[in-house]
Amino acid sequence: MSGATSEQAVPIGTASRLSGVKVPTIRYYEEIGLLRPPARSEGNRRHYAGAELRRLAFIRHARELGFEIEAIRTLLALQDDPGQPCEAADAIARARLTEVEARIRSLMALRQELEQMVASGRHGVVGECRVIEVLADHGQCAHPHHHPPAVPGRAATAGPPRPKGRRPG
Amino acid sequence: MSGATSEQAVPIGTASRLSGVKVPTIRYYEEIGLLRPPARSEGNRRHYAGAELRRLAFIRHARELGFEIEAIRTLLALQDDPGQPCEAADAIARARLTEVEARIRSLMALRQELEQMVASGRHGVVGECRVIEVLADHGQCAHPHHHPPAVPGRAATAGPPRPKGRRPG
DNA sequence: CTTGCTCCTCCAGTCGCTGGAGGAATTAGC
DNA sequence: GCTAATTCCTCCAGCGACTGGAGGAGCAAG
Ligand SMILES: [Zn+2]
Ligand SMILES: [Zn+2]
Ligand SMILES: [Zn+2]
Ligand SMILES: [Zn+2]
Repeated sequence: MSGATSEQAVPIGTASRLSGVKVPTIRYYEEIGLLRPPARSEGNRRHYAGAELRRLAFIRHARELGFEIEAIRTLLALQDDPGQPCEAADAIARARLTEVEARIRSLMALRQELEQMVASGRHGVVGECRVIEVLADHGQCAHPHHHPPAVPGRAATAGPPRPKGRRPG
Repeated sequence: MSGATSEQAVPIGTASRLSGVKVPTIRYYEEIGLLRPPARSEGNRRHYAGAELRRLAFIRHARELGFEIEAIRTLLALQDDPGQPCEAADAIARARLTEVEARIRSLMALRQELEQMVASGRHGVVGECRVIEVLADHGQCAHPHHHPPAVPGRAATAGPPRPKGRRPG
């Protein structure tokens, strides 16, 4: 038996090396239904061939660009159905771009604050340390990297919007 | 009794509004030992006065600048001991600055890729969508936002370094 | 005295993995 | 053929930094 007709199928370790996705992560993607369960060998080992390897590379690439798992799920579903209009895919990418832009702006403000903390030459004792000083008093910050934390007397209606989960890259 | 000698102590909800830190988060900070357990009222409610409120504002500010909990723990310990040299505090801030700079560079590369995906005018059908196309093939990316995912033939020795946990702001 | 708010504790869930335990199967070398 | 090393399997707990719900107690106003 076993005529080796298809593109050669590789075990999970090789798929991991080829894609740059760790072995447990590949299994995790299968578990959450992002990757279809691949064929198994006699000894119950997963074997990945062309299509699945391409899917895995797609996922990896999308993750590197910071797309969430749910977004990738949608993108993969779209990819499987090439006749559909691609509005949804474009919207996902545009939304990600908007997020990235916002994040960059935010980080640039942070960078400036941090630079001013560390760049002010002389430090020596904690009691006179600019780092500690600024952290203790946001008033010393040049830019409002956040809306001020409701100084005594008034109360903000809502907490600051904080993103969930981590983002690669 | 109760001559109201100290700065007026407030319950947790007010502390939350004053600091911008959510109530469960304040309790969480206490649980992990970042905030000292405050005095309690007769009815077992937490009451926060000046020192603790200042500590809370410090934590909030540091979190907004993206310092990790462990770093904040160190910074708070330093703050409590103003005679010590502030090298440790400065090092923490410089390390954070370096991280932020790296992150900005990385996000700017991502931004460029995403811009090229979405900006190429005409999309219509998934089969011809540039978003899907680029995701399926990193070779179409202008810049190597990562070292290439080991194209068939060679294997990378280590997976890509990915940061853990989330970062605000 | 009832209504409605705040507070309490405990605990499970979020996101996207990561890694260990304990065992089976395959491969390499002799 | 036999052993040793490696790879694979499943299951499950843990990470960081919260977030929020359940179920109940306290407390101030109408
Ligand atoms: Zn200093
Ligand atoms: Zn600030
Ligand atoms: Zn498109
Ligand atoms: Zn790419």
